[in-house]
Formats: sequence, C-alpha cells, structure tokens
Amino acid sequence: MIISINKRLTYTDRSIIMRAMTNIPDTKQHILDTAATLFHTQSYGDVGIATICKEAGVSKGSFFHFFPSKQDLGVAVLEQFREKINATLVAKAFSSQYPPMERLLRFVHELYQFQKDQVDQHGHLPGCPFGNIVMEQATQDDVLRTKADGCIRSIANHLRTAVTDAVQSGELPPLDESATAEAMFGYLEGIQLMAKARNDPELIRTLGPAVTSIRVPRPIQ
Amino acid sequence: MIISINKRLTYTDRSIIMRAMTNIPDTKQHILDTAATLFHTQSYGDVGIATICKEAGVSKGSFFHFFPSKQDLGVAVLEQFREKINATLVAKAFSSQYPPMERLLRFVHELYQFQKDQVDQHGHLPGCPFGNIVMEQATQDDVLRTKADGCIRSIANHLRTAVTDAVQSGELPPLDESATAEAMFGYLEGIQLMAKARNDPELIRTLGPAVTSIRVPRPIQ
DNA sequence: AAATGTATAGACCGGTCGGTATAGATCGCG
DNA sequence: CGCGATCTATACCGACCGGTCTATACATTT
Repeated sequence: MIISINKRLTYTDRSIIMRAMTNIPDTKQHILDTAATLFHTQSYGDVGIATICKEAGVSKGSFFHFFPSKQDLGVAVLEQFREKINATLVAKAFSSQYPPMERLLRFVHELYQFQKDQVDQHGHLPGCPFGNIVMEQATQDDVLRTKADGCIRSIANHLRTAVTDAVQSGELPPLDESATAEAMFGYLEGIQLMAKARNDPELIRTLGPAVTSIRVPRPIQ
Repeated sequence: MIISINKRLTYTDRSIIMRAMTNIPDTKQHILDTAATLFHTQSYGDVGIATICKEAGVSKGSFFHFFPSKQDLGVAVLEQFREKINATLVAKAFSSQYPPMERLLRFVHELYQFQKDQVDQHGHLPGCPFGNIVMEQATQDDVLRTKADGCIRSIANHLRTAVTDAVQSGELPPLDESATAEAMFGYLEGIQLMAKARNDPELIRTLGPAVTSIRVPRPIQ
C-alpha cells in the first residue's frame, strides 16, 4: 500500500499509518488496553479518566464516545482480562496433554512468571486483576463486583476440569470436586495477595505448588 | 464523682460526662474508630477526610490536629485492626487449651462469624481489612503496604505456632512449618476474597475447614 | 493574671474527579 | 456534491479531594 505524502493526511490515513507503524489498533481498543494496564499496575479508583486519555493520547470526547462511563470501561477491562488470561496463562497450563495435577503446577508457574514480569517492568507486583477489583470495589459497585465474580468463576472452571480429571485418573482421592477447585483458586488468589503485600513474586513460587495439597471432602449424607 | 451543675461546664467536665454517657472515648480514638469502620465497610480510597469528620461529628481542624495526614490515619487504623483482631478472633481461636488443628477450625469459624455479622449489619461482606488495603494501595503507597504486611505477619505468626504444635503432637506430619502457616493464612485471605466477590459468607464456612489440608513440604537438601 | 499549650471550628486553597456541551472534522453513502 | 453518522477536541460544570490557615475557646503552668 502506498500513501502519498503530498496530500494532507486524513484521519483514515493516519489511522492506517499508526496501525502499520505501532500495531495500535483502533481507538477504542487502544483506550481499553491503556486502561487495563493502568488499572492493573495502579488501581481502579486512583486512575482517573483524564489520566487514561492522556496516556492513550486520546481526547475526553473520544473516550466518552466509546465508553458511556468509567464503570462501563471497568467492566470492559475485566472482560478483556478474562479473555486474555484464558487465552494465555490458562490455555498454556490447562492443556489436556498434561496429567491433571501437573496442570495445576504449570498454572502456578504461569502465575509466577506473569507477576514476576510485572515486577520487572513496573517495580510493583500488581496481583490478580479480578482480586484487586473485588477488594477495592465490591462493597461500592455491585456491577463491577458481579462482573469480577463472573471472571473468577470462568477461570476457576478450568481448575474444576483438572480436579475432575484428577479424581477420575486416581491422582486425587474422591472429594467435592467443585468445592476443591474453588478452594484451590481461592488459595492462588490468597498467595498472590500475600506476594503483593511483600512485593515479592518468590512467594508464589515457594507456596504455590502446595495448591495440590488442598482437599475439600464430599459432604457427608 | 460529682460535677456541680451550677458552674459553667468546662471542656474537661463535658468530656467526662460524654465518656460516662455515651461510652465515646476521646476525640482521637473516636476518629480512629469511625475511620476504621468506614475504611473497612467501604474502602480507603473512596472515603474522604470530610466524610470521616462528618460521621464522627468532628471538625477538620480537630482531625488534622490528631493526624498529620490521611496516610498516618491509615497506618493507625491498620494497627488498631491488628490489635483488635489479635485480642478477639485470634485470642478466642488460638488458645493452647485446644488441640492445634482445632484452633485452625475455630479461627475459620471466627472469621465466618465476623464476616457474617458485617453482612447482616452493612449488607456487604467487607473482607479482610489488611487484604483490602494491600489490594487497593500496595502499588501506590509503600508505607501502607509495609504496615499491612506487618499486620499480616503478626496474625500469621499465631498460625505458625499452631502448626508447630501440630507437628510436635503428631497431628501433622513433618513439614515446612513457617511456609505451611503462610500458605494457610494465604488460603484464608483467598476465600475471604472469594466470599467478598460473591457477597456470601457461606463460602467461608464451606471452604474454610480445608485449611487443615494444606501442606508445604520441607525443602529437600 | 499572664503566658503557653492544646483542642476545636470552619472558611478557604489549588487541584482533580466523573461527566457534559458544543463545535468541528471526517466518514460512508446516495 | 451533499447529508447524516461517526469521531475528535476542548472548554466547562458542580462536587469533592487532601490539606492549610486563622481565629477562638479552654486548660495548664507560672
């Protein structure tokens, strides 16, 4: 494709050039990505719309054209995190080619790498994007709370599959599979929280593997 | 004690009467208690100083007379939570009169009751005061992060004693006692987080007891 | 009684918050 | 070309933010 440099560039031209040069997709997606990073590395409450706009190089008019409110942006950011985490960390770890319990250990390793990379990049361990929103906004904003809860359930569901497979293969004794998967996910949230409190990803590496020791027995009849 | 009602009441007189009549201690403590409730039931970031003053029936001048900044107040609130939780939930559960592992189950029950009472009172499950601050402020404010981390370690230390006792008594096999205690505490943080995400304290009751299944093996030499 | 320290009250500060209004630029489409 | 839809830019809004300042009331010390 050739774009003449003699004519005055239209928005479309600039958009095409931007996309080709910087891999920045359309404005809405760019706002979304910028907000996701800022919300995760700082926090939802402490990052204002003006900051997001400045960081994304976008005007407030554009922002409110695509997102009717900050809350809508927050929900969209959560949904994008869910998709991205399911497509990367979860997909890598929960492949059925690995024995069920090994999947859990691989997931722990993915979490460790993820948080460690963030520390190396930003100097702070950001923790879980969903856990952060829950702790910060659950008592204030029911929409965000419900959305974050949905994201948590979505990811925890992959754990449940692994637990079910492990029981079937005999790697785990009979137990309450759903509850055990939830307990395991809770454990991973908790050690990410403690790692964030210390700003030290090593805690995930040392304590993470113990996720395989968690067992919630079947309710007695 | 008798206070004459004929003379004009001094501040000290009124203070004495107030304390006797309303059980409200001195102003600083009252601000602290009000802020603790607001921070816990809402969040640190979303509760302003003006709100705290109004709720406590205190002027801004008084506030800044006792607390040089919101951050200092935050640290004081965390410290008070640490003392209060150690004096109540922890003290009730971790009495050496109970077998070590029973202490853990009792602590879970205390956590359940605590969060359930909050739900009944305020309609929302507030979660752990330290975990909330960590998730919200750890990447922004190193002072608050460090203080919250200290509070977490302080409480986790009681878990470690129980784990050590359990290993000694044979209730638990040999394992990394400190790491296991940390893992257990992380687990409890995690299920409180998930309970907050669902606004449902029952999750603590059903998943909590599995804390006794967590084991971090001793590092191989 | 004077002086000093402690506590309280509230107006006030610059800055930021989420969100709106309006005008203009650019788009696809007829 | 012209028209309506889409998108961008920015000034602006009232509310609130953490924090300062000044004035005053009272207690304590001398």
